[in-house]
Parts: sequence; structure tokens; C-alpha cells
Amino acid sequence: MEEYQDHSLSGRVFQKIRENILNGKYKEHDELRENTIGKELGVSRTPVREALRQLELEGLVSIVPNKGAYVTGISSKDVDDIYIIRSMLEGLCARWATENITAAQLDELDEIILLSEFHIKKEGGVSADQVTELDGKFHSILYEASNSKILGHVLTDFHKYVQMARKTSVVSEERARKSIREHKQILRAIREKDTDLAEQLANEHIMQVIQNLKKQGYEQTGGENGKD
Amino acid sequence: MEEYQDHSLSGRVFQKIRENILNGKYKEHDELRENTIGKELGVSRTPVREALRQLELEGLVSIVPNKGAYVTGISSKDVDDIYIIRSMLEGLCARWATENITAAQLDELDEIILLSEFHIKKEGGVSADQVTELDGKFHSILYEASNSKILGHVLTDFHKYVQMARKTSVVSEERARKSIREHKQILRAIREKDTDLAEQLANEHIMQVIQNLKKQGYEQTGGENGKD
DNA sequence: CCGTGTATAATTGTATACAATTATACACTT
DNA sequence: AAGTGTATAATTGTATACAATTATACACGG
Repeated sequence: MEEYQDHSLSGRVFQKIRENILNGKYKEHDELRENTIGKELGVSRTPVREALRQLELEGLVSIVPNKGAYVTGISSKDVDDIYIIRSMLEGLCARWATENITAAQLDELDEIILLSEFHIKKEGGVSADQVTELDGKFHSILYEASNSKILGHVLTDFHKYVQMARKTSVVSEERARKSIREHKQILRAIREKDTDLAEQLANEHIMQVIQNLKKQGYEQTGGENGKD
Repeated sequence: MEEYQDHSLSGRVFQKIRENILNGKYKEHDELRENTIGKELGVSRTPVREALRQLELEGLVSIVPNKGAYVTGISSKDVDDIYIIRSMLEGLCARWATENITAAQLDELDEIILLSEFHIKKEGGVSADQVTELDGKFHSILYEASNSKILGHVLTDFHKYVQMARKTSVVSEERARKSIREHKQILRAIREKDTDLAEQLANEHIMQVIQNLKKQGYEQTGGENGKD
């Protein structure tokens, strides 16, 4: 989905600006001038404009006609809200996935869990990028398995939104282990066609992430985090 | 929010194309050529491109790099899914609104209900546009009152998505009366700070809409409906 | 006759040019 | 000296021009 994002210039500009908003380089209420950003990235105004228009739809940028584009940003309350909404929707997703998942998708999920366990056993310090990547993959397969374009779309959006917060969250080894254990439980419930349990577990799984975030304080949201 | 949509050319092109997708003029898998649409609307390719990029993000259009933009459309299953998701989220919204609503917003809601009752009593045949408009207003105030930018954003999106289906749905006078009655109940629960009840009622309110849609069959989704 | 390759046309991707709007600076009036 | 009006600059909005990619047509070889 949205594969053009990688190939086209506009797509890459879009991703770059979003990244700069999420990692705090562009701060709330900053004015995003088309020329400035274009020169920064070595492109003309056109792809920058397209990117800004898309970001407006995502809610990260607010455009005032004939005036300019301003960073809306994402507050820690927004992150909280997203997790609460996600916990409901991931539950629904697990329910629908239980009803529609294919054997191939079940295999994929198995594979991901195996890989996750491999990566976490491998090193003392957990490889954050790898684990985060696999966690994302696990959920996105569930999105597909739900067989609901709409639900998948919303959840994917949210997922991208909080990816920064998540990257800092899942990094603790303890949490990573628990997360994988939860994934395994969800997968078992799905395999055994226990829709109610799958829903409940997926719901709680996201709630756990919230707990974890709260424990850390996640002040890093919106600040430099050395990624990239 | 998104006020530029009305002023800028790109914004109007965006709305026009979306309308044409939702009302079925542009059908699933249709290729949307920038030049063609531009000539149709009497504008250049630039605003059309911007509009198509935005529509891709909304999921109504799918863009293949260097090839073209294709209508994704919205199936009746999509509409079903949206209502189910909405019923959960409207519940959450009512809960949060109960906790955060202001006196002014309560007054606005009162006003809307009064207006709705006025319009429905006025004529034998219910004025669909008016009632739909007021229904939309009622919900959007609740979105604001929830004090959650994120939740409001998602629900607004969904609302727009299904506005066509809704327009045909709420049109029956019986349903319109019930809908207003449900709004009144929700409002009372909010005013009495009964969060659980508000959530439950808002949830059921959307469920009712689903029931109503199913009863009608809503085959009109995606077909010409003479609006505009 | 079918398939392949090349030339041509059509379409998208990006950059630039021009128009319209908004911000800024500074002189002028009071 | 403060406020206002106008000229100028800066920025956004739209259109057009050019480049790159993809689709189409047709000739050629099998």
C-alpha cells in the first residue's frame, strides 16, 4: 500500500518532513516555507507542496490559505489518545482476523515470533530497530488478516504516528520479552478460533504498551532522539 | 479545520473529485488522468495532482508511480466496517465528551436538537439535507467536546466517508425521529455526567444506523443519486 | 500468423515562470 | 512621536515547460 512513497520524490519529501516533525526538528507552530524546505532537500517547490498538502490531511501540518503551512505536531496527550483508540481497534482487528486469517498468514506470524525470539536471545542489549520492525510486521499481518481495508488503514496510520514513541518504548528488554509473550498468546487464541479471547488479549496488549510508556514518562516524544 | 479547502483551487478540485468518487461518477478502477480532469474542471494539472495525492491518503484513490491514479472506491463492506468502528469510537467520544464538555457546547447541542425537531415537524416529507446537516453538526460538536484532536480527526474522516450512505439512510421520517430521540438521550446522559450511559447510548446510536442501513439494503452506495 | 523490437505517442514527474496575495519597511500626516 | 498609507519584497497559488517513464503501433523475423 502506498508504494509510490518510496519511489517518487514527493513521497520521499513527505516522509522526510513527517520524520522531522515527529522527531522534533520542526517544532510546533514552526512555519514550513516551501522554498526553504525545497532547498534543504535539494528539490523544487512542487514536491514540497504536494507533501505539505498530504501532511495536512494527516493532521501533522495546518495550512492557512495564502499564508503558509505550520507544524501542528503531536502532543503526549495525542499519543495517549492514540493508544487508547488503538487498544479498542486492535481488539476488533484481532476478532476479525480470527474469523478470516489464512494458513499462510498464520505461518507468517509464527515466523515473526521465532525471529523475534532469536533477536532477543542473540545479544544482551536488544536490537531496537529489529524488534520494533518485527513488532510492526506482526501487527500489520493482523491488519491484513482482518480483511478490512478500512480498519487496516486506520491502524496503519496510527501505527506510523506513534512509531517514534514506540521505538523508545519497546527498547527495554523486559518489555520486549513480555511483548513477544503477548504476541504468542494472541496468536494462539486466533489459531484456536477463540475470537473473544483474541480480542481481549490484543486489547490488553496495547494497554500494556501504554503502561510501559507511562512508566518511562516518554518525555522524549517530540524531542531529538538520535535516530536516523 | 481544513478551511483552505473552500478557498483554494486545489481544495475545490479535491472535494469535486471525492464527490465524483462517492456518488459513483468515477467508478472503481477508473483511471484518473490529470489532464482529463484538469480540462473537465477548467484548471491545470497542478491542483489536480495535489488533490489526487490527498485522495490517495484518504484511501479513495490508489496511485501507481509513473503510471496513474485509480479509483479505489468504497464498497458496502467498507461502509459496514466504518459503522462498526464508528460505533466503538463514538462511544469513546461520548465518554470523553462527558468529562470535558463546556456549558456553551451543551447549549449548542440543545439548539441543534430544537432545530432538528422543528425541521421534522415542519413538513410531511423530511428535508433530508437539513436533517443530515444537523445530525452531522451534533456529532461534530461531540467530537470537539471530547477534547481529543486525534479522535475528532478519525471520526470526522469516517463521517465524511459515509456521508452519502447516511444521506440516503436518515431520510426516512421514522428513522429521523428515532435518531433525534437518541440524540436527546445521549445529551441527557452527558449532562448528568453519566459517562457509562453516554458511551453505551452513543454506541447503540450508531448501531441503530447500521440496522437502518441493512433494512434498506443501501444498494445506492456508489450509484448516481442525483445530489449536487 | 505470432512474437519481438523499435519508434512514436501519451502520461506522469519535476522544475520553472508568472500571477495573486500577504508581509514588511518607510515616508508622510497629524 | 504614533499611526496610517503606500511601495516593495517575500510567499503562496496556478500554469506551463521540460524530462523521464510507460503505453501503443507497426514493422520485421521467425
